[in-house]
Amino acid sequence: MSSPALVWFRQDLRLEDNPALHAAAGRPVLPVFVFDAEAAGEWAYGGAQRWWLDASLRALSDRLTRLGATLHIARGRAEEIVPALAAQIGAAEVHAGRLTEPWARARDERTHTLLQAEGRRLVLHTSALLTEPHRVRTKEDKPYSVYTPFSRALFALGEPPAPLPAPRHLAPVADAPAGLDVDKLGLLPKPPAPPWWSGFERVWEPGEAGAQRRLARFMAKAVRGYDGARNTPGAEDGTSGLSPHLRWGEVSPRQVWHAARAAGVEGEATWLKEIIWREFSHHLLWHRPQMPEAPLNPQFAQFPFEPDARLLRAWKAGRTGYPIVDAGMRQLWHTGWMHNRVRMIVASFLVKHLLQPWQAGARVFWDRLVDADLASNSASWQWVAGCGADAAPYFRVFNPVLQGEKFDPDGAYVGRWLPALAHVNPKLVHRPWEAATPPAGYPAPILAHAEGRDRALKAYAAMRGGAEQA
DNA sequence: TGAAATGTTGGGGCG
DNA sequence: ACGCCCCAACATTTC
Repeated sequence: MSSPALVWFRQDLRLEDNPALHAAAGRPVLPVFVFDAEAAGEWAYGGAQRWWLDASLRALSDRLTRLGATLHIARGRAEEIVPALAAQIGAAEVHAGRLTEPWARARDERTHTLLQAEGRRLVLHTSALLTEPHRVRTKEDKPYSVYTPFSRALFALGEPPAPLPAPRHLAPVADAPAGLDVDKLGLLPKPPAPPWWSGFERVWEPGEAGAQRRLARFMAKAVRGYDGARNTPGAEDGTSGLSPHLRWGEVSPRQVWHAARAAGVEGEATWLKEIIWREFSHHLLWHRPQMPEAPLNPQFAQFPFEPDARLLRAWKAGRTGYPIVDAGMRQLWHTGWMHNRVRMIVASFLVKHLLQPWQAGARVFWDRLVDADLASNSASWQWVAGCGADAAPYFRVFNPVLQGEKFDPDGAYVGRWLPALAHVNPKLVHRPWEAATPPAGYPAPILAHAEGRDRALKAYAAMRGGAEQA
């Protein structure tokens, strides 16, 4: 019998197209998951992520059991636990998918060093991305900082490899050490009654089977009209709903790429562009590890934000008085997810109208999104704030009323999340303060749009003036 | 993956 | 018939 292998699951919670698992299969396998909140520091799992992880680990554990192996679950410092387990079972290799988070890269290096000291090694596979961030370079051998040439370079690499099949059987490690039960991880805090995540399970089915069902449903019908429908938050099935499944690696970008190719319809190209935005974000995080904290455009370090706990609280609670903003924040709270068009609108409102630092918004999303991913979240907030790579020009200030009227013309979206507006005349639902009798129970605008826009543009001008003098 | 201000054009009402 | 004004529709510029 060949020597056993340890497969370290981190953010690739699937059996299909899992290169780490594929490499280890054929030998006795110990699958391991370590809940390591310490290594991530302030970017440890947010609340909604913990809800998802709890359910996804149960699904993964079930699938592995059916194939013959038992998922070993542990809690603590992974860089110590993983090498210790490898030593205990006599594994020469630890296989895992490569991660792009700066803290995870540092931890992988330390883990590899510890393993090496005992003649073992950590083998990292291309698993969560179509290609490794360091494999795509400009002609001048530099990382990309603009989306379009990056996507061209990615296409120039040709079709990604076909997905790998799941192992049909896994040989367990003899005398495998027992791990914890998922319940013992205590991923979900003691619930308030009713818990804030009580609506999540009506919307989501974490785990690989749920991911496959979503993908199949999207390919069967929605991808066809994706080009137009993706911007209509009030419609069901306008988007794929795959973001949390991709974030947790319950489905791989290679799988969705090939599924879209097979569909061969109009919306396919638009949707693949979104997948490539995800790749681009990881590319940026890999090459600019400070991205979660600091603006990529250094000029924006001088931006005169005006941190204000009251304004931030109103935005978080969905009480700004702008229906499209408030509905988005309610959808986020109740489902752990927000439509992408609405994410742009609420982010623009926080950063520009309310002059709150984008980092504050990114933290809120981090805690509340089930699909929160450090690369995509940081890159997208910087994009909206105008300080990111290939970012929207700062002066592109969304008008929350016009955006609402354009993308939610009948008010279906805002009515669903804001009961107070459910029966307001669609002509006025995005500007309820103009109604003869404004709806009871809905706040007046926290500030006038024109005033907020003006102030944002002045702040931008002040930053640029200050930078020129410097 | 904007919005608002400003500029231009052309049709129609009207004296 | 003509000039004038109004203004919608579109284009351009600016933030």
